[in-house]
Amino acid sequence: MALPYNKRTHDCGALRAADIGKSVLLSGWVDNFRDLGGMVFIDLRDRGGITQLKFDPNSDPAAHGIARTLRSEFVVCVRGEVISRGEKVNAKLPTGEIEVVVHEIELLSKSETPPFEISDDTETNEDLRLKHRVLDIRRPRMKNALMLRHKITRTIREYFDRNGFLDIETPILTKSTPEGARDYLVPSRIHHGCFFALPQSPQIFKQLLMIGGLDRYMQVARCFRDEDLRADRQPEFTQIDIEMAFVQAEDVMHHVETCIAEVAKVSRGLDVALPLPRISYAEAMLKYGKDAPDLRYDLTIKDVTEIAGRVDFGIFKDAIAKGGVVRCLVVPNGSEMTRKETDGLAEELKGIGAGGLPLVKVAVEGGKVVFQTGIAKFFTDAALVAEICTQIGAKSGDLILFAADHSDSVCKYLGWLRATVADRRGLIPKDRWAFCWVVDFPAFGYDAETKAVFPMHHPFTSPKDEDLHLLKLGTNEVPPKEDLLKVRAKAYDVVLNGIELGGGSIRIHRADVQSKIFQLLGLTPEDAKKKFAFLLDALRFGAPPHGGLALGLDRIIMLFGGYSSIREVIAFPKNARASCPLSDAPGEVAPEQLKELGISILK
RNA sequence: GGGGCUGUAGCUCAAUUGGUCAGAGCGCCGGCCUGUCACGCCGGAGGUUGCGGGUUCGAGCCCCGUCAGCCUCGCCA
Repeated sequence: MALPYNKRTHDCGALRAADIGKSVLLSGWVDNFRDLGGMVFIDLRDRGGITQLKFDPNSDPAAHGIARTLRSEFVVCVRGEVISRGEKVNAKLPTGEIEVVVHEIELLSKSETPPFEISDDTETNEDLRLKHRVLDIRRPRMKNALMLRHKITRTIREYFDRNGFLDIETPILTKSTPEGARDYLVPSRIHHGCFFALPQSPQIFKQLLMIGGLDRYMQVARCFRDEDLRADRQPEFTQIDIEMAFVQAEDVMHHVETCIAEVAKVSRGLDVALPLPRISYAEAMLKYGKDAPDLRYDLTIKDVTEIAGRVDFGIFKDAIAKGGVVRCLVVPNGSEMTRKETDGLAEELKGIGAGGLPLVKVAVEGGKVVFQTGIAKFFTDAALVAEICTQIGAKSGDLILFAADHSDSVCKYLGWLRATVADRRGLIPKDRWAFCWVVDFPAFGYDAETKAVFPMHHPFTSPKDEDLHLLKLGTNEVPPKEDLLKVRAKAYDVVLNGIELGGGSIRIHRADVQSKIFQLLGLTPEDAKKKFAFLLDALRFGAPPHGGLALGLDRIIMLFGGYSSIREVIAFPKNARASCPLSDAPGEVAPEQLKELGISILK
């Protein structure tokens, strides 16, 4: 009865009415079985889909006898004939017009009862799914995610291949660079006390490839960062890493957006209008409170610092006195939100650092616009109320949410409120795909704690030409902090629906600019040499102007696949505590291994 | 490190104010059933309510601690 399971004629999603009459050999898993006492029906599943098998006790008693003993997830191989279902079509299945009447069956493998059903219908606890990822991957949803991943990755590879990019691998065992995220370290057996670092990104290597004259590079690159996780952050993730020589920002952006549009078409049938809209970092922060604005809905933040200064309300006055700002969000018809809802928002807002949530409801009394509830009592001047409403476009029935603090905090609070309120009040059109580029990032940020200037992107990011004068090139002077914070970078992020898909920059290729930047960042030439020696060496030998970008592949697949977490599009992801429930990694190692590496563990 | 949510049968969940509240659906096991496709019908097994302590006459429910999972702030080239 042994069947040649290696000679499958079709997969389980392939057969159609046109195949009626064919003799076929199928293999797969028992998805569902219906034993009617005489006739037995089995849904056979493999990667391609599901085909109904029919076992008839009269014509094929031996096969029927075996079929009766089958259970969920048993693995079988069958040989049979494709027949029409006649009137009994199952419209839910692509193969619903046919079934296979089985003449021979071989049980290849039994299965224990699975800990959860292999089905999309019930949402199983994710921890359990990750422990039994093998079974989880059999579910259509997961299977589709990984098939989508393949399709998108292939589309991207083909795009860049077609456009002259070379796919080049870079080292996984590399050297720790001091900037940025925590490194995952790998101890060296041969050099005790020394460590490799897994790359946070192939940043420096791709620059070296450009300086090496390879002109255009791309890689599907695994990146590693030992930081806390999120729904869209894993300790190891995949970037589409690209770099180009002799280009301006627009050239990089053109290729990236064209590629993304192709992915959108292939994965969702979307026609994305190009070029994508550009929005400055300053505008994004002001209007949306985020450097990755969600442009699917309007609901923009309004600055009311000037007018709020005329209100006798301590929170506003204090914030302004300290150089802060007052901004607000007008929630259309937000007056219908209950006290419980707004109190809830306030509580959650406190959880991210805010002192509270000043708010008012807009109403009309006696023909005049008035504020009610919340901090309404501080708005005693009817003319002022009218002026505010005109300025921010608030009308009766709206809810106004305020934030007063330093600009950074206000952006954080109102950005969070904007996204949260939009989501809870159903203001986000689910079928909209809002792409944009965020450009004109500041080159530097300022850390109040360390009182130090730091690079917003990385220290090799080129400032915009028109802002170069602020750097006092060719002198030893350090420009005032205020000037440095005005310098904009040739950096750009591509954003979809409020999630950063990727970012990049044009790199510095002028030695004088690079050394000035290091100086401004507080790095002596010796420091810089120590930290970035191999890049600086390379820059000495003729570096072409170059730049690139890295796209978060996992996020792209998550968004185009409609998943809520990148764990859903990664075959074997880590959980929120950065461990793998399947393999139980990370794990302890034998003392001998440690000894060989010259490592002892602190207790 | 901070904030929040969750933890009850193999899975998904329910259990009014602390008082027959140890329950349902699915799954599983056994039986019946020849056109099902979430097959149907009959019967059955299965739970230390994450764990530890406390309050109480009485705790799934309240309190404290702890563990685990998820979300989030910080952090994240």
